[in-house]
Amino acid sequence: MLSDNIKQMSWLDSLNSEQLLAVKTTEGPVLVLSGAGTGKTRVLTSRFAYIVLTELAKSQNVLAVTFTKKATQEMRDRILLMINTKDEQLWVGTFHSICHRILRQHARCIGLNNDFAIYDTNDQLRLIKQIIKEKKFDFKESKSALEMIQLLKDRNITPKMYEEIANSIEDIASLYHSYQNHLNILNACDFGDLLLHCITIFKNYQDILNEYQNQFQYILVDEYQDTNLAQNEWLNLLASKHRNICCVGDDDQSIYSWRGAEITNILNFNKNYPETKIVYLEKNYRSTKDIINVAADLIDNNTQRHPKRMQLGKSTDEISAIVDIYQLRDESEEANFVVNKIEAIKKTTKLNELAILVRVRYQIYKFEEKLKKANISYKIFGGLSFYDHQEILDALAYLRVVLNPDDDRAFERIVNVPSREVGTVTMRKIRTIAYNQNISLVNAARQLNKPSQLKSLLLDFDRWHSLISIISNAELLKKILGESKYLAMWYRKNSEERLKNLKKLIKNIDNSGDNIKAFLERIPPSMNDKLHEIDNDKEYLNIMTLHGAKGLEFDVVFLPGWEEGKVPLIRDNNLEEERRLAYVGLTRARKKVYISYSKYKYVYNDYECIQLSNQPSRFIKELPSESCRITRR
DNA sequence: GGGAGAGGGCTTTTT
DNA sequence: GCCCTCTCCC
Repeated sequence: MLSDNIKQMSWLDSLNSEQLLAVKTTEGPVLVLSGAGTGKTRVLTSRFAYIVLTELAKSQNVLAVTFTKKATQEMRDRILLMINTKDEQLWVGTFHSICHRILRQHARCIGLNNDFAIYDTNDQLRLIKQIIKEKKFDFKESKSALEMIQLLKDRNITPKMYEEIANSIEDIASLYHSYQNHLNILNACDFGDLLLHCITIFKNYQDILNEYQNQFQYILVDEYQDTNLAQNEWLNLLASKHRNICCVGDDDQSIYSWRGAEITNILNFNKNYPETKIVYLEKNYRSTKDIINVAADLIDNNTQRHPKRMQLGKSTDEISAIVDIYQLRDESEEANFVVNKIEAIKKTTKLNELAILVRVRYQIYKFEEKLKKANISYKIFGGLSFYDHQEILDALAYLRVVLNPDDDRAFERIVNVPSREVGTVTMRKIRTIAYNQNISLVNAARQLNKPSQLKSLLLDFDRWHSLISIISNAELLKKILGESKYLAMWYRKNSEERLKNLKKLIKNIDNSGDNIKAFLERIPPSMNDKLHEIDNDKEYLNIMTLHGAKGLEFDVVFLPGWEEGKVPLIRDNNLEEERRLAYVGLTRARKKVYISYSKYKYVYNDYECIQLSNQPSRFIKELPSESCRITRR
């Protein structure tokens, strides 16, 4: 059995010696410092599979934690392939989902019922506003009040603890206190609570802590540099028995301090666990020589880091291109320059392999304008989670099915929303007909006589379809949502928030000026609903923030706006984190980087438009001259 | 009081 | 570009 398993591990052969060391050093605390493009994910999944296949532990005795659902999904899929099972019970998940799973078992320990609700940001904000009003607190900014409470939770500080360390008459302490009371009364918790409650249970119930400590003989942590104090405490509690904790991360890519991430977790890990073995993954298999050289020199200016240096991992016969830095007149010229370059490059490289990475979201606007003019399709990532909402996805599904009756996925989504007596039995019938005759679900449904509500929905589809481009898009959507009784469903449920969002969607569609098809295509991809898979064959230029680009890679990367004040963004003076952000941007590129900045900016005062000079980013001076070239226009 | 429209200000985002 | 706030009008 064991020898069979070892044969299965042929993927070990493809790892380099450092990666192999990171995989095979299973006992005791291990810190894997994994630079950009050094095969971090491979090490993590290989290590999980190695532990299971060498029978050091059963798969349910290994815990792997990540930050995003996407990372979890990727990791889980790869691990399942490697250990060749379909075990759905793996303990691979986000910090929040694992805590959630634990909390559902033991909610009563902290005074919640097992069916407690989880508040999202909207719910939180609504509650905060309500409390501020109720208690007549003097907070203008409910949002920043919520952010402060969240940061306290990230630091593992309960209302009680905060009242002790802060001035007790301080309003935020009092607000935090009543916010938490309200949550408890509502049988609810927020995202931060998932962790805090879990920690509280671990601390107050030794038997429960023991149970999980015994279960998780091996712990793997992804993106360790992004953990906050609460997450670190949670990990320490779980790992303190077996001490087989392996944290993988890159201190040079720690860019989420404003979200509570503590770079000191990764910097001090080996001090907290003195027996730690550190493995350095420094061979970068992503980028060319010059890009690596530029990025490594830049990040070397930081003082708060584990000393190390990223190295070229690829064979050297690959042609390396210098990092090009361009000075343009102003923002508009800069956007023109980037778009012109893209037009030239797209003749030889797929648009999907190009990316514009900005520091702040409003930089995107200038590029959009020029890209539209040049007729280059682009996709803006991240930002709004608006399109993740259930009601928005439903509404869009209605639009999709009306536009294109063959859209089976959209049809499945809304055929019984609101309820039209189309349950699993009817759907099974429809699917069978569709499958046998190789037709779409809508066409299959037409062959049924019952239920009558379905029949009338199908007639509605036809009627709405005939109205496309006769009435405005907004009118059409309004009509569809009204006549399908979809709006009525939410009215009945008294869901103001959802109705508000639907209104916003109608407004968006109204302002877009697109035809419906174009509108639907412009909708950003979503993790809940894999809309982007539909257009997988279509080519888009990628546009996103530097934060949003972490973990991704492209052939060619544009880094605009490298001016003092923007890159680095001057606000709370966290210069080293800004440098890390620039480093993240540079290391996204496989083949070529274009940095650009503008010489002038325009500022409006009450009467006129004033021209001011920009200073080029101080980071540009920190780049090695042998690997880059500055061009002034 | 609330809905609509205009204008100013703007980190960064996941669960 | 978007969001929030302010104002105006019903």
